[in-house]
Amino acid sequence: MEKRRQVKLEDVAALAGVSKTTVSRVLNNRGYLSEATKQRVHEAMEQLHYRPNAIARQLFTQKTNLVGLVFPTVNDPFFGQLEAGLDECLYENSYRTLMGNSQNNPQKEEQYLQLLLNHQIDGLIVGAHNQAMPDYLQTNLPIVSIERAVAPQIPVVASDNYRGGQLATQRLLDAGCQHIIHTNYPKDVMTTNQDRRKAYEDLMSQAGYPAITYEVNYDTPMEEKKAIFARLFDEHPEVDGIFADNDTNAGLIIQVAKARGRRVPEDLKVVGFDGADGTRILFPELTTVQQSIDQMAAVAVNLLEQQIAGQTNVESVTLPVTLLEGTTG
Amino acid sequence: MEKRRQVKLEDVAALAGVSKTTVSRVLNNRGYLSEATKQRVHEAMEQLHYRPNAIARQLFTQKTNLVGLVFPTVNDPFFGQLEAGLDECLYENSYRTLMGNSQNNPQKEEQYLQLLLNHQIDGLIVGAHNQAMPDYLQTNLPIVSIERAVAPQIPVVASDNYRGGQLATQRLLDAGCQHIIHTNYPKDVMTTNQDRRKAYEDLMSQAGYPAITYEVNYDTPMEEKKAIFARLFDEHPEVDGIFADNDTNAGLIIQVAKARGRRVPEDLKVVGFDGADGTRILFPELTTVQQSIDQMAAVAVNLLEQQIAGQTNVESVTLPVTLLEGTTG
DNA sequence: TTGAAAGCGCTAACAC
DNA sequence: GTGTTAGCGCTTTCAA
Repeated sequence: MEKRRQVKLEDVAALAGVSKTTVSRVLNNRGYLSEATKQRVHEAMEQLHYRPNAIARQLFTQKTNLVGLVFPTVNDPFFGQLEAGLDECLYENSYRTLMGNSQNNPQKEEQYLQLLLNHQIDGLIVGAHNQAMPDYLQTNLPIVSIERAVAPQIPVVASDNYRGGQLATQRLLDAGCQHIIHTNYPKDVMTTNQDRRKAYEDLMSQAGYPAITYEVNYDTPMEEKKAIFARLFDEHPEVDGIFADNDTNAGLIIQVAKARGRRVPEDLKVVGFDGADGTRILFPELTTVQQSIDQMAAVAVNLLEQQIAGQTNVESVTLPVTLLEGTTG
Repeated sequence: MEKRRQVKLEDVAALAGVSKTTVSRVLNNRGYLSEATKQRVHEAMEQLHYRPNAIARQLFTQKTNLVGLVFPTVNDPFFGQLEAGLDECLYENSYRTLMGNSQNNPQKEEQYLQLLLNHQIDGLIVGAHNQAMPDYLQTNLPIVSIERAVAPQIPVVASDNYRGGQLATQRLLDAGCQHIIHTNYPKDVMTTNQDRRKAYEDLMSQAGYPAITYEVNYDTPMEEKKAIFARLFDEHPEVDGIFADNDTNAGLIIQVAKARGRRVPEDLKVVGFDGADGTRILFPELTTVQQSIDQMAAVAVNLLEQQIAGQTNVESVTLPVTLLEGTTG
C-alpha cells in the first residue's frame, strides 16, 4: 500500500521561510509573534492544506483528548440515549469518544479495555454489566462508572434505584395487584439494578405478599427471554402485576402476555424502568420509572473532568427518578 | 497535574538485559529470537505491567486502527443498531471505533470530520444526513457512505429504497386506502430516503391519486414534528393512509392520530420504514418496511476494508428490503 | 541471533 | 521575535 506523504509542519516552515518552532507557535497561538509572520505562516498552511498530526502531538503532550466508553451495546434505548448524551457533553469539553460495545461479554470487555488503554485515552466511562473488574482498572486513569459499582475509589453515577423500585411496586399495589412478579439480572451481576429488586422485596414483604423474581441476563437472546416470560405465566398463572427492571423486558412481557390472551392492563398490569426518549415515542402507553438519562451523562462527564483536572475524592452522585403514568400499569 | 511516568520499552529492555530492538521484536513477534530471550523479555513485561504505547507506534507506522463513524445520532433505533453492528464488525477486523454524532448540524459535522482526520483515522464511515460535503472528503482517505450519496467516487451502502417505497405504498393501496400521505425529508437533503418518495409518487400517479408529502427534517424537535403531523390531519381530514419514511415518525403519527380520536388501523392505516430490532420489541404491531441493518453494517465494513487494502473502484451495494406485516397497516 | 542509531511529526527549553 | 536542539516511545534498516 502506497503511503500518502503528509504535509507536515516542516513543509509549512519551508514555504513560509521560518523555522518549525515559529509554525508550531502560530499553530498553538503561543509566544510572541509578529503579525507579518503569522500571516505568512497561515498562508503557507492554507496553500499546502496543512493539517496538524494529532498523533505526533499526543506523543509529546501525553494527552489524547480521547475518552473511552465501555457499555454493553449502543443498540438499546437507554444506552443509546446515554451514549449520545455522553458524546455530546464530551464534545463540548473537546474530547473525542472511543466506543466499545462489550456485548456483556467479559472477555470482550477486557480486550476493549486493554485496547482503549493502549490508545492512551485520557479517561474512561464504564457501564458494562458484568463482573469482570480487571485490576488494571486500579491504575490512576480517571474513571467514572454509570449504574455499576466497579471499585471503591471509582465514583458512580446512578439513579435512585431503590426509590424507583418503590415507585414501581407501590404503583402496582395501589392498583390492587396481589401477585406481583419482578424481573431482574441474576443476583451476582454487580449492577445497581439490584436496588430495584431490594425495594420490590421490601415493599412486598411489608404488604405481606411473597416476592418472586425471574432472572434475565442482559445478553440473553430475545427468543430465550420470551421463553422465560412464557414460563413465568405457566408457573404463576395467578400473576396480576409485573415490575420489569427495564422497558425492553416490559415490552417483551406484554407481547408474551397478549399472545397468551391476557389483556393489559385489565388482566395484567405492567410497569417498566428507564423511560428513555425513544421508548416514549414508540410505546407511550407504557407505565414506567423514568431515569434522568441526559443528566446522568452530564454528571458523568463532569465527574470525569474533575478527575482529569487532578481532583481526588470525587464523590458519587445519585439522581432522582419519576413515575411516568401510562396505561399499562 | 502530575504526569504518571509510564513503563516503557526501554525499562523492559533494561530489566531483561537486552536491547530495545529485541523487546520490540518480541512484542511484534518478528525476526529470529532465542526462546530463552523471549522468555526473559516476557517475564520482564509481566513484572513491570508493561503496556505498549499505541501512540508511539502509530507515529511510526502511520496506522491507527481507528475508524471514524459520523452519524446524526446513536440515539435512534436504526442508527443505534447500525452503529452497534459497525462497531462489532470493525472490532472483528481489529479496528477501534471513534464515534461522532453530528446531530445533523453541518457545522458540527465538519468539526467532527476535522478532528477525526487529525486523529489520523484509517477510515471513515458516514451516514450523516445533511448537505455538508466538505472538499476535504476528497482526500484519498478510505470512506464508505451509508444511505447517502456523498461524492461520485465514494461507495454507498443502501437499501433498495425504491422497492421499499413500492412495498409500503402498494400495501396501503391494497388495503383500500385512497388518500395516502407520505412523510420524508425536505427534497434538498441528499439521502436515499428520497427514493422512497419517488416510489410513492410513481405508484400514486399510476393509481390516479395525488401524491402529498409532508416534509420533516431529522433534527426537527419532537414537539415540532407532532405539530406538523397535527397540521397534516387538519389540512387533510380525508387521509386514510400514511407512509412514514421511518418508524419513529410512524410512531409519532399514530400518537397524534389517536389523540385526535382516530382509530388505527380502522380509520387510518400507517406503514413505517426501518424495522430495527428495538422497534420490533417496543412496537411489534407496526407494519413497516424492514431494512437489513446488520447486513448493511457488515457490507460497509467490508467495503472499507477493501479500500484500506488499497483496492480502487470499490462498488456500491444495494440491499433488499422486506415488508413486515403488523396490524397498523 | 542481537544491538546501535536514525527517525516518525510535533513541542518546548534555552539560546540569540 | 525567532531559531536550535533534544526528545516523546516506538520500529526498522544496517551492521555485527
